[in-house]
Amino acid sequence: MELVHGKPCSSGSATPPSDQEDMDLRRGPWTMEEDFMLINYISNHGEGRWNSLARQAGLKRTGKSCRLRWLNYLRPDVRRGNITPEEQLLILELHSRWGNRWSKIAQQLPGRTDNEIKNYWRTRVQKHAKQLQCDVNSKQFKDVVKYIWMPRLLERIHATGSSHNNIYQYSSINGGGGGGVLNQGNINLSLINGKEVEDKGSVVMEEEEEEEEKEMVSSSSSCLWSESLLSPSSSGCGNDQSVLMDFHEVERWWDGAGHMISDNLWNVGHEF
DNA sequence: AAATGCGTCAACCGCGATCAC
DNA sequence: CGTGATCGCGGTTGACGCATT
Repeated sequence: MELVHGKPCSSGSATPPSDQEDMDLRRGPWTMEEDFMLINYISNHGEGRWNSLARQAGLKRTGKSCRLRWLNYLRPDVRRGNITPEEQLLILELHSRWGNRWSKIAQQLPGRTDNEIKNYWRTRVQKHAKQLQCDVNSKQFKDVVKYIWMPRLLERIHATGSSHNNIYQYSSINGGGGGGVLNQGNINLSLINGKEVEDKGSVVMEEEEEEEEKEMVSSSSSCLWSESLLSPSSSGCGNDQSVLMDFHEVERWWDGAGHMISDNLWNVGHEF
């Protein structure tokens, strides 16, 4: 499909193209030939300076379009395929902390792009929120994610015995931080992604991020899972009582909402 | 077989941040 | 310091394929 639009393409280019260039600018899906041209150029000259890159590579695309194509599709380290349960879990957790900071979340999932994660969130997670007839940002939905979906994902990850890939590792921990959801045992998912991993469940963050974290979470602890997932109480780890009370609240609501949920909706991990 | 609905995801857009001169 | 160029992010759109009617 040739999509050569006559209208101005404002994206990215602060230097207005001439009328002739403007007419020639392509939009829409990339062809194999264009992909090849872009890969070839970048392998020889490197990336960056996207507008001039687009011109010099002979591509009738905006620099912005080239950048997007490279980052989201052509880069050699782009991971493709289904989002694994480990990745789902990480996305849910990180989104609960950072909100729609897709690029920041993507940084924690090697090979995944912000676009992919954003699409995943919109198509899968928001769909389920819709089925539950609640807003994706509502406390109800967040609680369901926290106390039902994430534990189930953890269960499934634990049950399969090993990670689908070597990006994440998880381990069972005894005691320490976190009261454990439903007393089903404490599973700690630790980030690898080039960062250090600790046995006790804390993600060791880079200094800069740690500072930011201190601002975001009133607690000075960086114990990610024990604080924000396993224990709903921000006052500390291991408050079993508050875990159970919170869970039962969710459970009651859940029972009430059961009629609107299809049987297979909660086949978490297979199709979230 | 055709029409319609729906989910997915690549690509686009606007805008604020950052960089370079 | 001001200004234009470029980058990067998040929101949105639309094409495509599959399922259902």
